[in-house]
Amino acid sequence: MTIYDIADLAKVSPSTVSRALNQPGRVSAATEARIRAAAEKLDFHVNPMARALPTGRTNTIALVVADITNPVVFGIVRGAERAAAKAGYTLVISESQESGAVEAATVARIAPAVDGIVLATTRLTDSDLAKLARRKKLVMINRAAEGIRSVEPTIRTGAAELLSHLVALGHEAVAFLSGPRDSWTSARRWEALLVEARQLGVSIFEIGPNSPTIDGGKAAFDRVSASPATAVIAFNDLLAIGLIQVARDRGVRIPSELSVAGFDDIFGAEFMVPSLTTVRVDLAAAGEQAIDILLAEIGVYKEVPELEELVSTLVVRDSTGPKVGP
Amino acid sequence: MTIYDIADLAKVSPSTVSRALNQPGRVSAATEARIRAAAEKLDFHVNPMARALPTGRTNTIALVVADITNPVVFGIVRGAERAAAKAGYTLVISESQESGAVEAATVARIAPAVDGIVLATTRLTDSDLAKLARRKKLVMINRAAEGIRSVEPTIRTGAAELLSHLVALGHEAVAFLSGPRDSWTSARRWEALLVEARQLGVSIFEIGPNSPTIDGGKAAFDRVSASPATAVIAFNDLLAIGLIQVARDRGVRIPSELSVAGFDDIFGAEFMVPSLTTVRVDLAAAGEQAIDILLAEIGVYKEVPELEELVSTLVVRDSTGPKVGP
DNA sequence: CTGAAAGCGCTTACAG
DNA sequence: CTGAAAGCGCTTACAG
Repeated sequence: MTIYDIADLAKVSPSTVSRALNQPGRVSAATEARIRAAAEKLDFHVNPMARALPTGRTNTIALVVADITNPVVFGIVRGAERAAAKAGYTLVISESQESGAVEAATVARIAPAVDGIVLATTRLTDSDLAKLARRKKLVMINRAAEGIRSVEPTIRTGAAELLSHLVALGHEAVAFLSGPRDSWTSARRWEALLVEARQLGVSIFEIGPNSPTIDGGKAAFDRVSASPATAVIAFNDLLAIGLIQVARDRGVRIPSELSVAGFDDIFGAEFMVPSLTTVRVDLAAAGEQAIDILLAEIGVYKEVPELEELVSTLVVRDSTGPKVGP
Repeated sequence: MTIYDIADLAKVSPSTVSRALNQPGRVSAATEARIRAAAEKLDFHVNPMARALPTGRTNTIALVVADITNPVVFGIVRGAERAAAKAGYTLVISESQESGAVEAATVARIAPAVDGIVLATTRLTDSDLAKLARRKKLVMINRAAEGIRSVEPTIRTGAAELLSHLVALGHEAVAFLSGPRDSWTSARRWEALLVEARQLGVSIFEIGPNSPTIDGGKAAFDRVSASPATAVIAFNDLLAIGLIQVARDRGVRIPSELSVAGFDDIFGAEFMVPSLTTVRVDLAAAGEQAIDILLAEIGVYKEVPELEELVSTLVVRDSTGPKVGP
């Protein structure tokens, strides 16, 4: 079924069919009605590939995430879906897996088929990003690069609250379980914690890099227990969960012997034992903002909608407690 | 950058460029090298929309899921990604949200842009499915319909193990917390449990329908505690988790006062308190099989690869225990 | 308000 | 092995 079939049935030219279906008002009410009826009757669906060729518009945007099973991604997807749907855009989600190389390939493959891309958890290098940005509208979440728009929730607020919380509990030496070496987010969190630690006069040190997974957290246990830390802040909740799991296996009580906190407040953080103290960001809002910015860049919106600052906040649960003196 | 630019640079016709890039061997080695060099130099990327028009092939398949934050979806996505990548196909994931109406719209929008569709957790009606199957290659997971290929992990094995487990613990009255009224999966699980219960001589009854969420589980608590059940099997882990949460709030001890089990073995089931007894299916394998079948239908594979039967198995954890006499 | 025509970037018989 | 040509389904100036 093509517009030619409709044209035949409605006794008009294909151009008129195209106008009737896309530019309401550019065609007389009577013919439009006739055309719509014909389209309905033939169960016509416009071919988006064919439409994209002359217009250069696909009406689709891509959300590229490293790992769709990473709970951090949920909120982003949720918000992105909402914002895209509101604008009548189709959102396709694409997974880039771990490596930057795979991500580059994924993005290269998907780029020509979409009007713009949101990189949610990118591991691309700055130079890859710059090259990509030249070819396609781009917005990033939790990553900054020269000349590319991005959404970066403030981590300072949550980091400050978390550290104050630990200090109030009497902790004097805190370990930061960092993420992968090339994780931009991990680096930002570490920086924020460093600044706050200095202000609060608590000593802090890094243990890492670590794979940002439960297994990564498990693998870090020995280094943690060998260290002077009485409290650990993991780069993300997954790491924290892994750490807590081995701790339990090894008979280390949490939080009485070791306090553990994470970042992200992922699904499950609330139900595990002990429930996890963590820093939360409104990721759905981040996803939504990223799409809105992208749509504005594409020209769907006249101007970027007013964006509220995204702050992070502490969620205190049971995995942090008073330091017990030696 | 188009093949015309490459043709200019390499001093050949566009047709030759197309051949060189797509049909290795159909062009002399020398010209092919020249063309590839030119393509490289111009940073050429074939326009998939333009390619799709004459060929009718998009090299893309869609995976439609109801809710991407549903942990059940992860494994499916994981496996589907793997299978699609192996065939050089791009997989786009699309969320249909709750309602069948939204799903129908989503599918209609995405269908023309892909070569085939895998419906992972569909709520479409049989008639919608039949109509869609006429327009597009279709494979479903956990849903059966006349004339449409599907992947259906066997739930019988896991259901039998679970019920035997409960009977061995002394339970005599079991409640099934069902899912939404139109959930095909919930209906299948209930049927399997009914059959097994009859064989084992344990009484079982349904409490539902319920929203297949944590909140749904919470909302079901009053009906559960009013019932004669000493053990509850929830349609899915989310429901089970919600139920356990309220139970804890109300001072009902699990499993000593009430045993609770779920289905799916989602992320977090292992970490909650108490950890959740559940029935697990290899969902990644299901996702992989669905894609392989679809690719075979599309003609990418000569024949459907041999598919092993997907069975379900019981994972015993701490949320089920001996029945305590009144 | 409507139609004829050109063009979007590619592929693929058809010739040579 | 290579080129010229037609065509995929749509959109959009350009005329009338």
